[in-house]
Amino acid sequence: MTKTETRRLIYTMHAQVCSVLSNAKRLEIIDRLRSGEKTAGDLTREMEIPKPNVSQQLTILREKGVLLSRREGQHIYYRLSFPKMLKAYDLLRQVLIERLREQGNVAARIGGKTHA
Amino acid sequence: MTKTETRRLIYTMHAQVCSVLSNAKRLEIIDRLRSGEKTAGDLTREMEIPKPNVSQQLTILREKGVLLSRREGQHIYYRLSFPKMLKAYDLLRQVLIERLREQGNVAARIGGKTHA
DNA sequence: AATGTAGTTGCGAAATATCGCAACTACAAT
DNA sequence: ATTGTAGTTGCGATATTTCGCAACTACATT
Repeated sequence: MTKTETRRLIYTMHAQVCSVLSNAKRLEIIDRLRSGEKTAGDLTREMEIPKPNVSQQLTILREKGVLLSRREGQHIYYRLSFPKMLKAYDLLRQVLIERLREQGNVAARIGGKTHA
Repeated sequence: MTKTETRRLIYTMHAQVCSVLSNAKRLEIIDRLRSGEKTAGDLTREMEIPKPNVSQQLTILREKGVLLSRREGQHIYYRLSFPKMLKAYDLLRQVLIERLREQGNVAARIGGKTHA
């Protein structure tokens, strides 16, 4: 493997890590798990989207190491696992807020929760 | 607009911010601009990819507020503008590094169900 | 005006991501 | 074994992203 190929591979893997945060439903799941572990059913009810979709996103989040899961009888509980990922989440939300604020958009105020 | 719609809109915008970092070439451009401003031509030569592609990525990065540009004669110089975006970049790279470190034995985990 | 260099834009094909739906597995209780 | 609840998986249609290429604009020099 050439030096250029290696460099590209690293950036590609880096991009794959970042892409975990580039989906609205995954972001919402991460947000809802801040308060503690939840099951796929809990999230399905809260988010009001089809269960298979929740399950698909949970699978991605677990594979990427963002979530951990533990089974207890019929239920599988998911929880956050990667503090740095959450810090990145919060930083990127701050970027959004700042961008909205710059644009004079009112919606910026809704975005609390970012550990001011 | 309902409460649910607003919530979804915020997460969607948040995801759009994150998606800036989910492309290998954009990440490489960001990295190469740490050392100071550069032109599209500089980046084209360094990265060895077609000039239009570099230009397209630069446009996305500038529109998303990650880069600023300034014209000087024939040349347009690009530079980093958003410190928080760069912090998020670095955090996510650390996540990658930690993940790679954890899996010295990648092959062992592949195919193994978490809840057998 | 003509030429050259720097950079951008538009288009379309290929690759990738999203998500609904049906069918499936896993565990528990009857 | 059957039923019920929790959760996952596979498939396919749609939407989005990526990226090469040709054509274009912008500035400078001759």
